[in-house]
Parts: sequence; structure tokens; C-alpha cells
Amino acid sequence: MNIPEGYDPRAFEPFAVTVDLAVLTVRSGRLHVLLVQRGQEPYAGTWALPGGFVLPRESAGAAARRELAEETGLSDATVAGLHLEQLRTYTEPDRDPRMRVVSVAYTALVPDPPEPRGGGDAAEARWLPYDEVPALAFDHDRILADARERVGAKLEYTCLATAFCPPEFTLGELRQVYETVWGVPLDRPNFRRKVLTTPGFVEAVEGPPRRTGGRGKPAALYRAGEATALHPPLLRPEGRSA
Amino acid sequence: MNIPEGYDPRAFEPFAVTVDLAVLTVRSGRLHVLLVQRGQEPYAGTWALPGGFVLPRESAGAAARRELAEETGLSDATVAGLHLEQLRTYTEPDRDPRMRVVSVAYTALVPDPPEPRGGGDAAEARWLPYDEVPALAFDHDRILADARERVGAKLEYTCLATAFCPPEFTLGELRQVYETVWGVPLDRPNFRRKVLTTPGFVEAVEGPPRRTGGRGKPAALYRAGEATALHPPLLRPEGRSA
DNA sequence: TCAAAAGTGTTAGTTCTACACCCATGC
DNA sequence: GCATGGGTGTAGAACTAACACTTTTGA
Repeated sequence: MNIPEGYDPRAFEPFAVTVDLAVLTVRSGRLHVLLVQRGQEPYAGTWALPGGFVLPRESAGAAARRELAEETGLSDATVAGLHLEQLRTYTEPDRDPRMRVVSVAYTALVPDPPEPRGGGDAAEARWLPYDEVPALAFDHDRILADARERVGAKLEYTCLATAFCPPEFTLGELRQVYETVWGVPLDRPNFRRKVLTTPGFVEAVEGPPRRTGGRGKPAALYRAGEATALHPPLLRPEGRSA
Repeated sequence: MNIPEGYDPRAFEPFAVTVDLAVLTVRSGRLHVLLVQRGQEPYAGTWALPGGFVLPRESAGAAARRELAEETGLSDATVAGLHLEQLRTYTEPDRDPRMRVVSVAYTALVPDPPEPRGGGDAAEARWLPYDEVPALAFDHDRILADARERVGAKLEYTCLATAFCPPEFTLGELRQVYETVWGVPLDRPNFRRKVLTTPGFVEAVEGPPRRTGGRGKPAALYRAGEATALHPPLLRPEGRSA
């Protein structure tokens, strides 16, 4: 590394490091995003991804989980079980007009859409349907688009979809995750076979098949399995991106 | 965001932001990594990934490309054409004993292995076979392992393999990239068919088939195509990771 | 003439896709 | 009953894996 001799941390204009969260969920067949309304300049009144500064003795992952708990109002135990994954880091020098801010973005997948409490600190927090999201503050449009693209791609070759589901779920719910994120309908019988023949994707919950939902035959319940990758993958039709 | 009112950038102990590079190439059937020997504490004398500080008005991607040019000694034009991709950001508070350093790691894929010039600034730079890499400084073992895993996975569903090849290459060279990174032999006829039937993966170079790598029938030359994704993917046998 | 690597062909097995069809439940 | 969603079956298409065979070069 090019370490200047006797490098003094305070010699440079310092960088601030933040985390930004793209918190996604599937609610009633639509992809939703958790957004907060900014309370102060810059971009006061504009919607933005939740996030905040990384504390001096904290990793970015820990900061992300802390912010996630604050913004959703969920218990620490619940938040500990959520899927949280580093997405990408955004470093353009002028992405924040105030100062040099490097942001480590995370994608969080949330099973059920609990109405967020407004967050301890600041303005309103709300779930918005993905395709009704207005222009966001900073480069958050870009971050959100990247998150959506990444999630869509990872559904193909990982077991990620179960992270959108509650601990016990039906195959219909799982299929709806795919259909919602990809925006295409899938063949029910084929989806079922594919999931059940992939070892470790899901495991059946013992006991009588209970139901979930209104009409129709009661569906069997499943839990997420041990597997993390999908071999072979579950490809979206036509290889289309959305 | 939790922005403290009247936030003063210098109120916190500042973060330093660096880039670290996992520069990979395939040389004579083995995966190689570009490493530098550290000239100063901490970890003086230990091998490490090349990298350096992000300058105040520079994006991390620009810093990565600048460092890559410095360490390999290649021309700016050449470096501009190399595949450089953000891998992940490493933020553990104690990853550098001197101070709080957040590192944005990049993966670079280099076609031909030009011997690195020692780098303008510091110690020796050298290509080492991946499986002879000793313990590295900081958390660079982890970064390197992550890079290798990511590259192996991306070979399956992207056209990334061409980034390891010179501008014009034979299918045998392309196949060797896969075999080397995955560590498994592939069936030549099937590989050929797969590549040629994937639209936009490679395009034939006009003119008489040239390039005799020594023995054997001369092979036709190809260029990288327009496509970036592979649908359907080229799965490694057994879904194994290495 | 032999070894090595390119390139073509073929076949059996598997997986995927697109349906048809029956089942259990709420209204 | 009937609409709705769960679950099973199946025939054809598409794809994959394995391997036999020919071609063209260097030694």
C-alpha cells in the first residue's frame, strides 16, 4: 500500500462512513421498500433510504443491523434473524454535498410487512410500492435499483427467496416471491417440483396441512432448509431482467 | 439518516478509506495473484494485496484503477480496458492496528501475465500461484478467498471468462480459464458447442484460422461478444465450489 | 509415424415446459 | 354449485453428458 511515512489520520479531510439500507418486502403481490422522509437539509422533505453513520468502534454490518432495528421498530431478536447482506459501496466524491461520505449499502429482506414505527429519531418511515417510489435523496435511486437487480438475480441461483417468507410458509407464498420480484407468472406445478427436488431448499413441517389465505385447498407448510445455493438454478423465463 | 445536528466531520475519529485489489490471472494453467511485499509496519515483510488510500477527490473505482496501473506498470490505456469490479467492503474496526480503515476491495482480471515492475513506490510486486499464497497481511486472506469464490461463481452465469483472455483468443484458451478457476476438466466438444450457441458470448474473427499454440491443429480465433450474461448458465460439474 | 489439440457427430439420459386433471375449501 | 388455489401426472421439446471419430499440426 502507498502509506505515506508517518501518515497522520487527520492530515486529510476525513471521510465519513455511513450505511444505507434497501429494505425490501413482498406485500400483497407487490414489492415494497422501506423509506424515510428526511427531516433536514440537504434534501429535507425528500424520501430516502434509511441509514446512518457507522460509529467509531462498529463494523458496517453492525451499523446496518442497528439502523434496521431502529427504523423498523422490531425487536433485536427479530432483526437478528433477518437477511441482511452487503450490496455495494458508493464512493462518488460529490454524492453528499456537505462532505465526503462513503456509503456501504445493504440489502435487507423482511418477511412480513410490519408497519414501521416512525423511527426513534427522525421523520416518517413508510413502506412504498417499488414502482411508486419517487425520486430519492442523494444517489439512493441508484442504490435501490442495484438492490432490486441483485435480489432478482440471486433468486435464480440461491435460496434467498425464503428470506422474504415467515418461518413457516406455503409453496404458494414462496412462488409469489418469485413472481413478484421477477414480474412474471410461473407455472405452479413446475415450480413446486423444482423446489421440492432441490435438496435443502425447503423442508416439510410435520403435522396436518394447515391453511394460509382465504379460499382454496389448505396448503402444506415448509421451513427454509439448510441449503444456500441452488444447483441447478431456477432460471427466470426468457432471461429477462424485469 | 441519523445526522447529528450541526454534524462536524472532525468531531469523530476519522475513517481512512483504502482500496485493496485482488488481481487475478491465468498463467500456464494455474490461477495467479498479484502480491506486493510490504515495506513498513505493520506487517513489514509480509505479502499483501496491492492497494492504497483513496484520495480526497477520487472515487474508490478511480483509486483502484490508479493503483492497478501503478502496481502492474501497464499503460493507462491498457489498464482502462481491464476488467475491474467492486468485490466487497471490509469494515471490521480492528482490521488495521493503526487506525480505523475501511477498505473497498476490487477484483481485477488480467489477460496476459506481464511481469510487474516493482511498483513506483514500495517493495517487490510478484505473481504467485493461488495455492502457494502464504498468510497475508491484515484480512487480505479473506479478501482473496472472497474474490476467488466470486469469480468462480460468476463464470457460471456471466461472460466474465473472456476478461482473462487477450483481445483475440481460441476456444481452448477460454476453456482453460474455466478449468483453471474451477479446478475441473471440461469436455471439449460440449464446451465448444455451449459457447458457440450462446448468442453474444464470442464472435468469430475473420480470416484464416491461425494460432498454433505449439502442437496440434491450429485453432480459430474469437473475440469477446456483446453479451454480458449467460442464459442459460454454464454450470460447473457437481455444483462444487473448488 | 506419433502425440496433441481442434473440430464434428451421435446417442442416451435428464431436465424443462406446457398442459390436463383431480382435490379441498370458502362463499 | 362454483371459484380459487393446492397437488399429481404426463408427453414432447430442449438440453446435457459421454464418448467415438476425423483433421491438422509439430516433432
